[in-house]
Amino acid sequence: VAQTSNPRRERYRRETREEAKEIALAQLAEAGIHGISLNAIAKALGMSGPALYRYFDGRDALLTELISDAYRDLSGAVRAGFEAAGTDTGNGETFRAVAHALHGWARRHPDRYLLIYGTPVPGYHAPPETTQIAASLMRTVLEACAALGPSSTGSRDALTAHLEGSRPWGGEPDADASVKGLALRAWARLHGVISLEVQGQFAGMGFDPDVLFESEVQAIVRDS
Amino acid sequence: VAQTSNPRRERYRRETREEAKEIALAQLAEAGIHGISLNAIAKALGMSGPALYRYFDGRDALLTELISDAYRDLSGAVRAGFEAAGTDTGNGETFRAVAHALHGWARRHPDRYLLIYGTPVPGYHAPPETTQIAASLMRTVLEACAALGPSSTGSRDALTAHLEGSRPWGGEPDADASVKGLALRAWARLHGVISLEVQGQFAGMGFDPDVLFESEVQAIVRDS
DNA sequence: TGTACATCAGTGAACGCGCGTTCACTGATGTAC
DNA sequence: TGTACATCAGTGAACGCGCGTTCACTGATGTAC
Repeated sequence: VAQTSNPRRERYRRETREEAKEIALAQLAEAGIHGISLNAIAKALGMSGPALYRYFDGRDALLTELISDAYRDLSGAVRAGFEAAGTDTGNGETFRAVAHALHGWARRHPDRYLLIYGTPVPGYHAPPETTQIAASLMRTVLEACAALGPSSTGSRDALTAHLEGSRPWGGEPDADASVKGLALRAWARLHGVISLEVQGQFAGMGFDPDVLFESEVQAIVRDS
Repeated sequence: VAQTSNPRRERYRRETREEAKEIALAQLAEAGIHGISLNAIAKALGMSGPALYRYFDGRDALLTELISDAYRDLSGAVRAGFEAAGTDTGNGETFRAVAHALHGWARRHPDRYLLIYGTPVPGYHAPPETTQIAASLMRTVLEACAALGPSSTGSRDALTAHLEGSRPWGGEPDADASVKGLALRAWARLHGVISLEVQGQFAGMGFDPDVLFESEVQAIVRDS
């Protein structure tokens, strides 16, 4: 993929790449990951297939970029929720803000959420960059859980004991094992609702997923 | 797809169909849903592509059958766990048995679990049969949750109120709204851990998912 | 101001590939008389 | 026991399709002198 130092050309390049990715996301929404096709994107952009190779190294590179973008975007949205939360008055405001940021992002971008947390494509290897984004997202979750205060019921349970001495998750310095346990359980719990909701598994059951999500968030805060 | 009344031929038909499905599942494991190919299956069976049309109406029919089979299998495994559980002594034995049956099945058949609960393929419509299987699985979960006894903390929460008067989930007679709430939350919670585990999202975090799952099961029983 | 050159976005033809699916057929097996 | 017929699993050729990717190229734009 080529480079330019000309500012006008550079800007045009950026815009075209952006537009291509948007079309790719539309294809993702409409036909799944397999529906993302370089040739079809090029046609939608009004250019011929091979022209896209000026902008992306190939299909895999584009896919990788979509995943990284989504992950970074999600992590950023959650972080923003964390930082926008007011001071914690003991009611778990920070955690609630983080949970709702996560949920809100997933609802706004269901396909991109599944790009990150959906069925993995066998044989596809996430770029090393991904690990770092995952860590920074985990860091935010850990901090939000730490803000829930020292846990009451679960502080010395088997999970905490098991996590004692495990490797750091969100970079240094590492969090307490009890906080890690709390974060892990909270993450899985939130993901459980979000995943089922985003995949449409609640269809036809006649209830509002928001109520379920809110109920889970409250339970997590209460149980901490 | 043809029919026969000859018992020898019928048996051979059944075996070939079974073998074809096994190959399809191997392809699913190795290359994802898109990796399932009629031609490749036929070749693996030692026959030519079109020959498979004697056994399946086409690729979509095969896929549908794989999904139905998996769903039925999972539902059966969970039901078996339910029925194998001893009498409940107030420690949630029945629920624990159901939870572990679900988890065990998912671990044994990760790809098939994702066939049911993974990223949906846009445009693909599940057969009507699926609804019924989902209902019977839900019925087992509802019964397992009913066995947890009247809920303490969550009996009159917002979720229960919201579910009051919603349509029946597991056939008639319908369960209590509080039991439905319990079941919904338990389901989402178990799925959260299983889904992350099966998709490999815990890779590199250096802990045993079983411990997390067990911790969640205990928490569900405790909180009920 | 004008000319020579470099950059690089985009084209069009071509490649090999595997896919699902159809069609007319062959040939073995089983059945009825 | 032998012959005529029906069933049906499997074949091979062919269809149209869209895919990712390569290659040599054209032609517009920008730059250096």
